[in-house]
Amino acid sequence: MNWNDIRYFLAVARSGRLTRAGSMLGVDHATVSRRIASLEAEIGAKLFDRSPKGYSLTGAGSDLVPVAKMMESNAIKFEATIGTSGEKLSGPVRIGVPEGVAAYIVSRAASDLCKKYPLLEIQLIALPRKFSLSNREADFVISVSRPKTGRLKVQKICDYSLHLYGLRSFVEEKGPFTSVADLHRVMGIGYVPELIFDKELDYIPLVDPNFRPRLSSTSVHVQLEAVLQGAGVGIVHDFMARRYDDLVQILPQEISFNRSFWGIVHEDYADLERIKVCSTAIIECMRNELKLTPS
Amino acid sequence: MNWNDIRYFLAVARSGRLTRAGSMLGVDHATVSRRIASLEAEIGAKLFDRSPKGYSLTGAGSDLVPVAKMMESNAIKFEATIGTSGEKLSGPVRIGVPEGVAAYIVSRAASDLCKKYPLLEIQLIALPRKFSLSNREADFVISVSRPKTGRLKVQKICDYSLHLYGLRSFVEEKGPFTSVADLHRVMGIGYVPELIFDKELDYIPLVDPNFRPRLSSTSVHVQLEAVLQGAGVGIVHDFMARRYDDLVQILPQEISFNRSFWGIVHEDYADLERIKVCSTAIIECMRNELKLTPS
DNA sequence: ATTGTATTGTGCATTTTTGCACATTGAAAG
DNA sequence: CTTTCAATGTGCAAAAATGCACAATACAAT
Repeated sequence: MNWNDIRYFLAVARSGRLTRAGSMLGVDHATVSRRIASLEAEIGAKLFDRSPKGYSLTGAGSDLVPVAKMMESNAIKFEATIGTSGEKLSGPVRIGVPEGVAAYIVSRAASDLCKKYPLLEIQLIALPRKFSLSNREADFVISVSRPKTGRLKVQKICDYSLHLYGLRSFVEEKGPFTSVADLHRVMGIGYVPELIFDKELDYIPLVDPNFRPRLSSTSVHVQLEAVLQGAGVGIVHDFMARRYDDLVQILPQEISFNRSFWGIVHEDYADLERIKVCSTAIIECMRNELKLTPS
Repeated sequence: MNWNDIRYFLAVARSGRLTRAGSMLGVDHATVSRRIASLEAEIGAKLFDRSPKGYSLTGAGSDLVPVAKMMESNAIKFEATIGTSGEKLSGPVRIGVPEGVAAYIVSRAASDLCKKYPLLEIQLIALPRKFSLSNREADFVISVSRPKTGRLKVQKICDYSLHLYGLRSFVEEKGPFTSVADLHRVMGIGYVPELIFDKELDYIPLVDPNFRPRLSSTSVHVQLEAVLQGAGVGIVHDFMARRYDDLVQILPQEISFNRSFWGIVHEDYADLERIKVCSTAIIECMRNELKLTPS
């Protein structure tokens, strides 16, 4: 199969139009049309329904979008692979970090740091609970709420946003969603209400106190996976959702959350070189990835 | 960039010869030659050293192989994707499940169940701890160790295996590994030793009591991400690793773990239809995915 | 009802890619 | 040392892909 066809497929899936897909890819819309036709012929399935309004994904087409997205993600990675150099820093650093940002953003920074400093040890504690710095439960904590008092050095890292997402095909099938009341037509995906450890993460009552997620998990990976599988709609971090452009926002004017990440270290250890280097690198990485600055 | 070029790149990287790569892909060796040249020109890096003996990867080329492999894996997945149907079952089901299997296997079963039974609610509690069924902390638990006593219905779901993995390029660069002692040359990635909740997951002392992971996390997602980024080597569930064919096993004869998943329900609730249906479906899904039967 | 806009689809010319055939090179075998 | 084999690289013709221009259709605006 022509791997480029997957690229064309994805562009059309995202944009819903040959003309826009062509623009996105820098080719004529006719080319896109032929590539899609060729792909459909080759795999023996109709991926889009055509109309003068544009191209809309069929069920079969929707099923293919997640993998196409992964392919694109890997293609982007292919185009960015370089090396760095190493210095000396050593010892363990324990970092308390929310689960989603741990896997999607901080893990990269941690890996880079470990490569750069061969004697460094990093422990990412991605548990859904708060950490006591005075008890040295962690050396550096990334939190979604600003800590109250304590001999802590606190800085706001950046804002991040969340929206209600659904798989494009799912939204097109179940939509349109013009008000929050429409959401009762579909399944909600979210945190297990009784097990939410920080009220900053308790989004759903803010949307609709009567809305209860039917598929819930303590793990944002599981929540995301469920949304990606078109099981329903869920509040997803935008920085996670952007890896999957077949996720579309639903009612973005009505349902939009901004939260902040806070970096916290204990005053007594703030000047430890390895804690300083690690926290700085991770904060920078987060800011770069989230493309936001402290307000 | 031409995504097909990545395919040609990978074929040459694997085979070491244009002629063999051509055969693998069903094209002329001249085509492969031109595609590689085109790719190198586009990215501005020499990926292969040429000789009458064939093509051998440069450092830059080696760095690209893992992502190319992931793209191939994506393409294979793209070519295989299908759908299912629905019935009536309702109420909440809380399932305690280990994190890795939660995201990689059980989330799919849970999504499918929620689609099939529109009135069903599933909560996947993917926390690194044990659950009390008598306290109704969960309705169904998937455990990595067989529970001792209690009014429980226990069944072995399946075996699963883990091996020590590294990214292919990483292993080729840092290898060969001929004994466990060789592992001290590279960084270990694993669980945070003090926070392991089930001794069945404490793999590393079984490998080498003196080996300590330098990058550790409570989250297997983070561990996996770090291995995938070529930060070091880590014990990975084979069912996770197989999504990434550029992960290779290291010392598979010496370092190989078999563990089992156990399904546990409370005797009093075992006959509840929704618990029965859910546990059955999830167990079947796990067995299918893991392709193993109880011994 | 008419006009304008934006979409998809297609014929044909142009451009790009690929296959074929052959030259060159290096290493192995005799 | 010579011959054979297998590799890479390249010119040219053939095939395939793409761009351009235009037709057809549906819908929005007037």
